[in-house]
Order: sequence, then structure tokens, then C-alpha cells
Amino acid sequence: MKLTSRGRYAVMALVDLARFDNVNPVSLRDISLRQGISLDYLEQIFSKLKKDQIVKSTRGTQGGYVLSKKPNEIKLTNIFQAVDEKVKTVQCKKDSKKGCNGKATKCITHNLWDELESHINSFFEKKSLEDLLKSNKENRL
Amino acid sequence: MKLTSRGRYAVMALVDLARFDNVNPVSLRDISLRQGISLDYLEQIFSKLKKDQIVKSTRGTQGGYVLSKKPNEIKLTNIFQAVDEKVKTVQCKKDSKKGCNGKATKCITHNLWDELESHINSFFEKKSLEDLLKSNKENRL
DNA sequence: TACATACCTGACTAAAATGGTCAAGTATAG
DNA sequence: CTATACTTGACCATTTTAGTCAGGTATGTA
Ligand code: FES
Ligand code: FES
Repeated sequence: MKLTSRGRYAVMALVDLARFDNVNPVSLRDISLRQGISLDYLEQIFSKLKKDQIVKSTRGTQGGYVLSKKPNEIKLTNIFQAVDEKVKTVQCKKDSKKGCNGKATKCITHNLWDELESHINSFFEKKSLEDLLKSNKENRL
Repeated sequence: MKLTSRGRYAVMALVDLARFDNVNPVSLRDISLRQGISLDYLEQIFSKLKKDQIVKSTRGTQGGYVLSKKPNEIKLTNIFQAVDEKVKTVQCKKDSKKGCNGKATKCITHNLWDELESHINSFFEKKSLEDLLKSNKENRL
């Protein structure tokens, strides 16, 4: 079970963005430099974040990205969903009634993995960007 | 974030084993047939489980595997550790003081991922094989 | 208007991880 | 002696990941 870089970077970049997003949009180049993330990769990530309306963009000189919601309205769930960082613990298809082994009933451990998935998701639903900003400030004292 | 088949199979196989392990050892062939897992793959998995002393083996005809501890002493943590299904949320090396970006300090989201890792692991530490057997019985009523 | 900045898009790819298979054993009950 | 079942290690196809690269397009500023 590991977190992918895409998901990690998405959150990292958004925290960075939120910290510097006062009036002016923040350019990806700045985020790239501050966080040490490839610019090209960031562009891929932000196009996804934009499609899910987590950020807004303005083009041209002095352009960049801005959050399109308040930090407390952006949960980790939303971010991960936008960049396709999905939690997947079961093997079988969710909607189907068949088990992962192809049999007619769900397998012997299916419920366990379902429980695990909920357990993990609950973490993502609790945490908002605002929480991250706060705890980040505390660490700097 | 997804669970690998190796981890999923390991747990599945052990639950199966625990259910049929009364007096006689259970052969991998039986588990393979009942759970629809490739026999060759199961062998790989069980060699790891054996190395961590979660199961014991007897060779020859009528041979097979037996749990080497009581079901309530075997936590998911132990199983996952045995088969290298490790939870990894941070990018940086745990022991090093450097951040994932190569900088001298831990990155802006490091603590978050650490928290996530603990959150997930706490689930694995709570669940024992016995719990799984119980909830499996309940489902059969 | 020219130009630099910065978003935008899609194709491409090297490397790693995953989920196995295959082959050739060895030990033991019956 | 022979069938069963554990043991070991090499091998491999596919998928995923983590990017790079090459071209755009929009826009503020000089
Ligand atoms: S994981 Fe859903 S049936 Fe096995
Ligand atoms: S994840 Fe540990 S420093 Fe970034």
C-alpha cells in the first residue's frame, strides 16, 4: 500500500499555493522551485485540479493559479479524487455481486477490505487544506 | 493507494487455513482450489509466512501447513510484515533527516503522511485472525 | 506591436512494480 | 517405490508510475 507521488505532489503544491495565495495568482514555476517538483509534472497535475474546480487559472504574465474555494472547503478527498489517487483495497468490482475469484459470492475477506477502505477514506474526509495550513504554522514556531 | 494481491491473498489463505486447521495440516492445493489462488503464487507467499513463523509445515503425503500461533495472536500487521506488504506514505527515507525533495528539512506535508501511516497501521494492529474468523461465521448465519 | 511569461495539451518513454509462471528439486506417508 | 506436497529460484508479460518533450495559446508590459 503506497501513496503515489502524484497524490503527494498535489497536496504539497496546494498547501504551497494556499500559503502564498493572498491577492496575486501563484505561478507553477514558483511552486516548482519552492517544492522541488518538476514543472512539467505540475502542469499535468494542475490541469486535473482545474477540471475539478479546485483551482482557477489566469494566463499571461503575472498569471498563475488561485484556489477556487476556501481552504476549509477543500478536503483531501476532493484533491485525491481530482488527481485519480483512489484508494482501492478490494479486487472485485464494487457494483458487481461476483467475488474477486470469479465466484458467485463475495470472497472471505471482502468485508475486511471494505472496512479498511472506509477507515482510510475517513482520514481523507476529515482533513482539509485549512488543517494543513494550521499545523504547518505551528511547526514553524 | 492500493492493496496488492500478495497481501490480500496472504490474509485470504490464512483465514481459509484457520478455518480448516483442526488436527491435520492443510495443503496449499486445497487452499488454491477453495480460494481460487494460483498454487505457484501461494507457495511463494507461504514460504514468507513460514520464515516469519506464522505457519509451520509438514512435508510429504498428508502434509501441509498449520498455524504456529493461536488465531488471536496473529494480527494483520504480522501477516503484512511477513509478505512485505508495507504501508508507505512518505517519500523520504524514514531515518534520514533530509526531506523528500533533497532539502535539509522535512517537506511541508511530511507530518500529514506520517499521521496517515499511523492511522492505517492502527487498523492492522487491531485486527487479528480470530476477529476475521468470527465475523466470517456471523456472515454465514 | 513585440516579447516574455505562464498556462495548456498530448504524445512519448524509461524504470519499477506487480502478479504471476515454470522448472527442478526434496522429504515423507503409505 | 511412488504419489503427494513442500521448497527454491529463476524468469517473464503486463501495467503503472513518474516523469520528459515538443509544441502550442493567451495576456500583461514595454
Ligand atoms: S475482494 Fe471483493 S470479493 Fe474478494
Ligand atoms: S515526505 Fe518526508 S519529507 Fe516529504
